[in-house]
Amino acid sequence: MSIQSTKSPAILLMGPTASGKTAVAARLARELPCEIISVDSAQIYKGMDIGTAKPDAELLKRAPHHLLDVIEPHESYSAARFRDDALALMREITERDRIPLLVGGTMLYFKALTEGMSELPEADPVIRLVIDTMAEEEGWPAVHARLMKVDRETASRLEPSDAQRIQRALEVYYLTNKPMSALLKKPKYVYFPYAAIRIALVPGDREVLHERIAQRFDAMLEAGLVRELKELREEYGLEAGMTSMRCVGYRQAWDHLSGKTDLAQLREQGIAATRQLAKRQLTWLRALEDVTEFDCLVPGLGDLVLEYVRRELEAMMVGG
RNA sequence: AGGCCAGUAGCUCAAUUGGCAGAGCGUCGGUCUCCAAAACCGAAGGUUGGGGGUUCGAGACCCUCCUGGCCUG
Repeated sequence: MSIQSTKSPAILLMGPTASGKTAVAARLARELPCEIISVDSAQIYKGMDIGTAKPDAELLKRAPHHLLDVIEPHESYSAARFRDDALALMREITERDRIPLLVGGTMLYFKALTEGMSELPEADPVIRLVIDTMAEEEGWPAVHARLMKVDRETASRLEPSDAQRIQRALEVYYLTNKPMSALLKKPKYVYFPYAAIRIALVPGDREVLHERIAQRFDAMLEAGLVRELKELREEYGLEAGMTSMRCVGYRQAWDHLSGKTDLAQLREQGIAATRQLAKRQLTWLRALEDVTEFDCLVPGLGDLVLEYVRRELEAMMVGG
C-alpha cells in the first residue's frame, strides 16, 4: 500500500476552552504515529502553566507537545510567527514519517496556517508607541480619521473605536507608504501542502460547558493560579497591558493581586471571561467549513475521534 | 410583638417637584490578515414584590399584605 496523494496528512483538532482537546490529543498520540503541535496563543508562554491549563509533566513525557513555552511572558508572539513555526515543525514531523497533530483553540492561528497571510510588514513597537501616543492625545476616532485620509477602504470597514485594527492599518501605511487595503488585494501565495483532517469538539449543551468551566477555574485557583502569577511578576518585569497579562485568568488574578478585587470577584470574573472566550471560539468554529464536529460532552469521545481519524487516514491511503 | 429602612432586567444600582423605566456587569449573536485567551460591534431581557386607591397620568403619593435587614422590648 502506498500513499498516492501528493499531500501528507495532518490532523487539526480544534475546540473551545474546556472542551477536552488535550485528553483527545493524548489519546490520538498514543494510538497513532503522530506528534502534537500546540495551537494556543497562551500556552506559548513559559511559566504560565496553571491558568492556561497546560498539559502536565507526566502527559508531556508520554506525548511531547511542540510550541509550548517558546517565549517569556514579557515577550510577544504573532499569528505570522505561529504559521512559520508550525510549518517548519510540520515538515520535520512529516519527514520523520509521522503525522502532525495540531491541537488548540486559537482559531486565528489555524486560519493563518491553512489559508496563509498576505505579505504585510511585521509589527513595529516604535510605530505602535507613536500611534498610541497619538490616540492618547486626540482619541481613537481622530486616529481613525487620519487613517481615512490614507486608506479610505480599510477605515470604512473599521469602527472608529476599533483601536487595535486602526493602529495596525496605520502602522502598515507608515511602514510601506501603501494602504493596507491595497496590500491585502495582492494574491497571496498559500503554502500548506497537507491533506487536513479537521475536527472540532463542540459542546452539545452550553450549560454543561459552563459548569465545566467553573469547575476548572476553581481547580486552577486551588492549584495556585494567584501564586503562579505572583512569582511570574517577581521573575519578569511584567505590566498589566502586556499580551500575556491579558490572558483569561491572569488578567483577573492581576486585579486581585493589586487589591482591586476580592477572591469571590476574581472567581466570578475569571469564570465569566472564560465563558466569553469559549463563546468567541464557538463563533469561529461555526464559520468553518470541511470540519467534522463531535459533541465533546459524550462519553467515549476519545474513541469516537480516534475511530474517525483512522478511517480518514485509511481513505487517504487508498483513495488519495 | 412594636418601630425604622429597603424591595426596579440574571446581578449591582439609576430614574427632577408624579410625565415615554435606564446604566454597568453578566447572557446571547457577530466581526476578525503579524497583540487574537486580544480588540471591536450588535441584540435580547421588566406586570418596578402582590392587591387596592388618588390622579389626565404612579417606580414615586395613600391603604393593605408579603419578603429581607436593622433597632427596641
